[in-house]
Parts: sequence; C-alpha cells; structure tokens
Amino acid sequence: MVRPVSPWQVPGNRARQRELKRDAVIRAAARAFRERGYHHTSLDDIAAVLHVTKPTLYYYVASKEEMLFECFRAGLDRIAAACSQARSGTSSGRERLIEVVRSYVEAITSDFGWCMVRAEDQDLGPELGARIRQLKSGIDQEIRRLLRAGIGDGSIGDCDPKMAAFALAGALNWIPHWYRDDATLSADAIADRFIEIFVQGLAPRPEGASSGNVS
Amino acid sequence: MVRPVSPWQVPGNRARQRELKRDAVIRAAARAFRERGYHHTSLDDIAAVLHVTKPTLYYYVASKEEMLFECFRAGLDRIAAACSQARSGTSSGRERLIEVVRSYVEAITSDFGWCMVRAEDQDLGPELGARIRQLKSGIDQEIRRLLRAGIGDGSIGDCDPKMAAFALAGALNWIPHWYRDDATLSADAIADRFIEIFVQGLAPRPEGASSGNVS
Amino acid sequence: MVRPVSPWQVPGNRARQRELKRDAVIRAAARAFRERGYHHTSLDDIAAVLHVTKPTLYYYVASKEEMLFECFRAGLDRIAAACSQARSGTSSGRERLIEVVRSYVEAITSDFGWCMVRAEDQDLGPELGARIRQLKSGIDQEIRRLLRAGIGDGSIGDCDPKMAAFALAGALNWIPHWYRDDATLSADAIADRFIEIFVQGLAPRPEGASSGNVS
Amino acid sequence: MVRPVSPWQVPGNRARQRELKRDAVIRAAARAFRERGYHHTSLDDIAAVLHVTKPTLYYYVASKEEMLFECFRAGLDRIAAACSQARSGTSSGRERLIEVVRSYVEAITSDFGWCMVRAEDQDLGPELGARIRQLKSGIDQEIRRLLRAGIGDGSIGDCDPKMAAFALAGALNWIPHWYRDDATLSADAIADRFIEIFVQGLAPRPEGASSGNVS
DNA sequence: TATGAATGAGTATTCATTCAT
DNA sequence: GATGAATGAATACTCATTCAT
Repeated sequence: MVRPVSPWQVPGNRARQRELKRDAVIRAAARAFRERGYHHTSLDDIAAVLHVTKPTLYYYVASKEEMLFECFRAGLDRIAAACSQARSGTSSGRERLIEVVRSYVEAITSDFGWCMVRAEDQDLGPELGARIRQLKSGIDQEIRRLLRAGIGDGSIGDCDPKMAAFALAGALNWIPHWYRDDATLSADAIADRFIEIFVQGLAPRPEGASSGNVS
Repeated sequence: MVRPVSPWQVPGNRARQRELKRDAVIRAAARAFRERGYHHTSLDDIAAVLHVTKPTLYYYVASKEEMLFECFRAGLDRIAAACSQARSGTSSGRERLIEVVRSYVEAITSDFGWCMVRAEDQDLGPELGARIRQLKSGIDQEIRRLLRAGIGDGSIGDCDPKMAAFALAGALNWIPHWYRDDATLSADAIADRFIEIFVQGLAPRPEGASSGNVS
Repeated sequence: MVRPVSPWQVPGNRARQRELKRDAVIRAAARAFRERGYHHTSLDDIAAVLHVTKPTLYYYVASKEEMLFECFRAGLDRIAAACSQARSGTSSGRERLIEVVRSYVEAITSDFGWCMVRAEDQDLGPELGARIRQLKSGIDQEIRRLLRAGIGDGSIGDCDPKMAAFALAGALNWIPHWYRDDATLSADAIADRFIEIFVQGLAPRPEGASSGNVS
Repeated sequence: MVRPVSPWQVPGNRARQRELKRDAVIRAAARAFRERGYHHTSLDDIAAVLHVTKPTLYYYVASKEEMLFECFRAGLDRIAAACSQARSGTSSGRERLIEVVRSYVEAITSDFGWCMVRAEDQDLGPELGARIRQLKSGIDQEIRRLLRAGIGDGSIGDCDPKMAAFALAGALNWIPHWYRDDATLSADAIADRFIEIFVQGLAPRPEGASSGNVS
C-alpha cells in the first residue's frame, strides 16, 4: 500500500484540503523525527519531503514545538481513547486491560509511536510539556485502575499495581526502539505475544493449569 | 553522604588526578544530560558545574559526542559484565536471568541510566554509534540465550524468547523515565517486584502452585 | 466622536468607495506606525484593524513603503501648503512665520505627525526617499525665508536664520515624542506657548517692553 | 585625526583589551545605527566593520538590543552627568541651564547622538526600555527645574517651564537630523547660536537692552 | 594545565510580496 | 474585489570546537 506523501500534488476539494495538508505536515514531521530524531531534523528537511518551502509549514503550524506536540498527541490520544473505552467496559479487569494493550501496540507501532516515547517532553515548553505529562499520567493511572479492578474481580493475581503498570507500559513503550528495524510482526501479533508473556509469566505452567488462557 | 562535585578543588596525587578528573567530567555530563537532556546541555553547563572553563573539558575528553559515548558505556558495561558472568554460571536459566535483572536495575538507576536508554544513538557518529548498538545487541542476545536456556532446563515456561527479551528489556529500560521523579524504591526492591511480575505473570495463581517462587 | 475604523463595513457609492478605502488604509497604517513603530508593524496588523486580509491592502497600495510615504506626505503636504500660503502673504515676516507655526503644530499633532518625524526616510527607497527629503527641505527653506523676511522688515531681531530655523523646526518636530502620552493641551495651545517662547525668548523682559506681543 | 576603528588590529595590554574591545563594539554599532538605522543594520554589518565574525560580538555583548541600549546610555549618561553637576551649581538658573545646553550639544553631536534621539525605545524590551525612559525623564525634569530656578532668581523671564523644556529639548534633540550632513559648525558654535536664540528670542531687541547678554 | 578569545556552521522564525481563483 | 496559499530573502542567536598563550 503506497500512501501518497504529499497532498500538494493532488488538488481537490478546496475546503478540506487545508485540514489534509496540516495532517500531512504533522505526519511528515513524525516520520522525520522518527528517522533522524527531533533535534537532527530541520524544518527544511520536513519541507523538502513535502515538496514545499519552509515558510509554508508555518502556514499550517505555529512552530517546530507545535509539530512535536501534535505528534505526541496523535499517538497518546489514541491510547487515551482506548483507556476511556476500557473504563466503561463491563468485562473483567484482565480482559479490559488486554484490550487496552492491543490498542496501545497499535498506536505505538504507528508513525507517531516514536514521538510518544522517544521525544523528550523537555523539548516542549512548560505549557505544552505540562499537557503531555498530563496525558501520559492519565494513561498510567488508567492502567493501574484496570490492574486493581482485575485484582478485585479475581481475573488478575495479587501484585503491586504501580510496578506492574510501570513494567507493562515500559515493555510497550520500548517497542519503537526495536520495531523500526524489525517490523516482521504485525501490531496484533506483537500484542498477542506480550499479552501471553505478561499474563502467564515466564515461570513454567503446572500441567493442566488453565488460568493462562489469554483472553 | 556528600559526593565532592569537582576534584579540581582537592589536589592530590598528581598521576591519578587526571583519571579522577576525567571521571568527574563524564559523571557531570551524565547528570546534566539526565536533567536537561543531551541537546539542551551545553558544554558551558557542564564546565560550570565543575567550576572549570569550557576548553578545559577538551583536555579530558575529545568531544561532546565522546562524553555521551562514555555515559552510554559506563552503564552498558556494567550490564554486559553481569551478562558475561551469567554466561559462565551453572545455575538454572531462570536463576541466572534473575541475577542479570538485578544488575540491570542496579545499573539503570545509576546516574548513567538515563543515557543508556534516553540518549539517542543518533547523536553518536557512525563509529561510536555502531559500538553502542553492538553492546546493546550483545546484551539482548545474552538475555535471549538465558531465556532459551531456561526453557531448555525447564525453569522457564514455553515462550517466544525474542519477544520475551524485548518485553523484559523494555520494562527495565523504561525505569529511568519514572525513577527520577519517584525514587521511593531501592534498586533491589524494584528488581524484586519486576522479577515477581515477570516470573509469575499477572494471571491469578492456582492455589498451592509453588513454581512462582521467585528465586 | 466615533470615527468608523473601516469603510469595508459600510458599502455605498461604488465609485468613491475606492478612494475612501485607500484613505482608510493609509490612516490605519499611520496609527499603527505611531503606536508600534514602522518596523514593528506588520501588514497583518494593519489588515486586522481594517477587518481585511493582507493581500487586499495591495489592492489599494503598492507596498508597505508606499504606505509610509503617503503618511509622510499627508503630514508634510499640510505644512507645505501653509508655507506656500505664507509666501503669498503680505503681513510681516514674523506674523507669517507664526501662522506657519500654527499650521505646523496642527499637522504634527495629527495621526500623521509621528510619521513625519519619527519614521526614517531610510525606510524609503532612493526614489521616494528623495521626494520626502525634497519636501522637508522645501519647508526648511521657507522657514528660513520667512525669518530673513522678518529680519528685513524689522519684525524679527538679528539672528542666524539657518540655526533659528533648525531650532524652531526641531522644537516643533519633537512634539510627537511627548504629545502621545501627554495630550493635555490642544494644538493651538501648544502653538501659543511655543510662539511665546520663541518670540520673547527666555531672558526676562525689561519692564514696559511691548515687542513681545505675540501675534 | 584618524580614530582607529578596530582594536583587534593593535594588540597590547591584555587585561584592558577586553574593555576596549567592548567599547569598540558599541561604538561601531552606534555608527552603523546612525548611518543605516537600527533595523537596517545587521550584526554582520557591525562585525564586518570590526573585521570580526558575528559570534565574536556576542562575546562582548549579550544581544543586539543590548548594543542599542548601550548606545542610548553612552549619550544619555553624559547629559545626565551635566544635569547633576548643574544641580549642585551656585550660579543663576540661566547660567546653569546654559552649561547643560553646552554639554547636551556636545553629547548629541557625538557618535551616540543619533541613538539618543532617533532610536525607538520600542526596539528595547520592557526592561531596558523602562530604564531609558527613566533616564530621559530625569533629564527632562532637571531642565524644568533649572527653568524654574531661573524664573525664581530672575535670570529667566516668566514662562511655562514644561513647554519651554519641551521646546529646548526638541531643538537640541533634532540636531542629529541635520548635523550629519551639515557638520560645518562645531558643537560649541551650535550651542552658542542656540543659546542666543533661546535666551534673546526672535523678537527684535529694543535698543540698548542688555539682558540678552548670553552668559 | 587551563583559559580567553574567536569562529564556522547551523537553524528557527518573520514578513513583504505574489498569484491563481 | 478579495482571499487563501505559498514563497524568497533576511537575520538574530547558539554552540561545539580550536588555538595562542
């Protein structure tokens, strides 16, 4: 599947073009940041990819900082959405947690995954930095909540929810580090493996134990 | 315990001073990088902490890049050492893996932890970058090897060693992200919790199952 | 009295609208220049005041430079008119000079006053810059001429006309610097005080002297 | 008399060189600002005059804004000094005022004269802008004070001190506008003429009146 | 050893201006 | 008449690095 890189080449419905173009700018930024890193990416780089000149970018985005922020958000929003959906779910804590993990992997393997985890929120000013930290914290809290719910309803064994959340989020957040160069698995496949590992643990299962049934 | 920040203030044995000072430079760099990020740290910042002028740093270090490299290495070497020790160990795969995890957590909560995981190897030139990637890869391979050993000797349940290694390393590597602001646990305590989570998994243990015994 | 800021809001006689709008553009520019300075005023600022977009301005004006030029001229023309009227006058040199001063103060306290004196003619290209310098020089020459006429007809004491013209013009041109923040006096009141000071001088008048009669 | 433009060419006493160089930077800035205007002067321009590269300027000065501020101050300080000296004087108000005028003209015909009056304090941030406005206001107040003193001791005729101060300062501040292209008179000569004009006024002196004696 | 001084290379940002619609 | 979109040119500022002393 070839995704057209630049909507500047394919004109069309004028009214919506603007929105599309802005998205293209953000996406191009996300890719460039992932490939070269935020600080090693100049606006000229991004503009070049889009076959546009640098000031044009400013027509769609206020600053480089805003680009980074939007990349952050594009990814985090998806996960946050999954979290809030999980909240209103009725199934067991474990099952709902597993759903969140699936969405998490989906989001983090996207173009924006890198930004979500590798970009320093130090690169954002206090304003935007705070908003990102808030989003991240919200996700963390929701994961802990699901863990506690699972412990409560018996679908998850006794554990320290805070540490478990850190371990789980860490494993997930680390995906962009190796996924870029080793994208042999689909997001879903990765999710399956991770769920298995985290649910069953590494210890050998006693014969006939069935609680490790994945979902 | 007050650690002297700068050896320039306490003269002594001339011969070894140099080595000490170089260490101080690296360590000061590590702290600054952790606090402000690599790109937001100027050599002036580091020099100021050491009560030294910028060109003096070059007497001990060839470049900013080298500082970063040394920070990387300071942390990775410790883990690599633990890995090679594990290799020559005789106990079960699981037990040896657990030992590696302990050393890992120890190393990653040090001043150099941040650099090991947050610094982009993109900030290193091809030369040094390659060496870092090699070190990291070696550690990854060793973890997979231990997992396979554990599966082989029955101390670890059936799992995908590659994904399990990714999950484990991810959880560990993520520690610096939250540890800085939430250093309420000792490295050993963190290691214990993580080991428990990864060994037993999150699924509720059937009554009387004992295989989750941590070490 | 509320002056409508933008004629774009009140349509009407098509033919003359254009002229009105052009004037509105110039006037809005003059105000913005006075408030923020020429270089700190962007065309967007001016457009925003008029509730119009930037390119629209170009429909009425060729360039930012032309705006400045027109502001210059709007003020200078008024003074030049007063000068040429003075030339054809028949009263004494002093009386005619005083009339010029009145018109001068009137003009310089207008919206365009700032531009007349604070705007750098360096901001105009050689073409327009030369025209402005010519206008200014003409005014200067006329003032000197009136001074010489006054000396000739005995209504003005012996003095260096060039320096006197510089002193007088300087005092007048400086008005915008303090008038903006201290507009407690009317233009006429300011003119009266200035005339008094320049005619009588600061030295104490001998008793009974009457030559200081202001107009 | 040729003033060496750049101390970079003539090394010497190391300790004081720095101070000299900083002064040279400020002075070069002042000249460039006078010739091309603040906004039309790039740091490259200034650096080129000094046969130095742009970053070198930053070794001596924090920003372009600071350059402007120092130019402002270099001139204003001289006048302020004359003012404070006048304050402690014992001669008549008129005589002390005349001394201030002499210093004023001296200062305003210097390289820094242009900055004192043509530079917009809008080009300075709120911090430095406020300090400049304060300096200017102090000078204005002192002139008014001298006028009132003169009126009190009978050396100056009855007049509105505020307006008289504005007129006098305006005439003086305007000097840079014409002095650059018409430097045929020395500062002292200009001062003499201005004093004569302001003291005696333009009205014809009655025969035998002697109060116009200049100092 | 250590430093004061200088620099080259790089980059985000602004803005007047143009043009197709 | 008016505008959305795009651009070229210009510029202040930062910083790792070097070198004479």
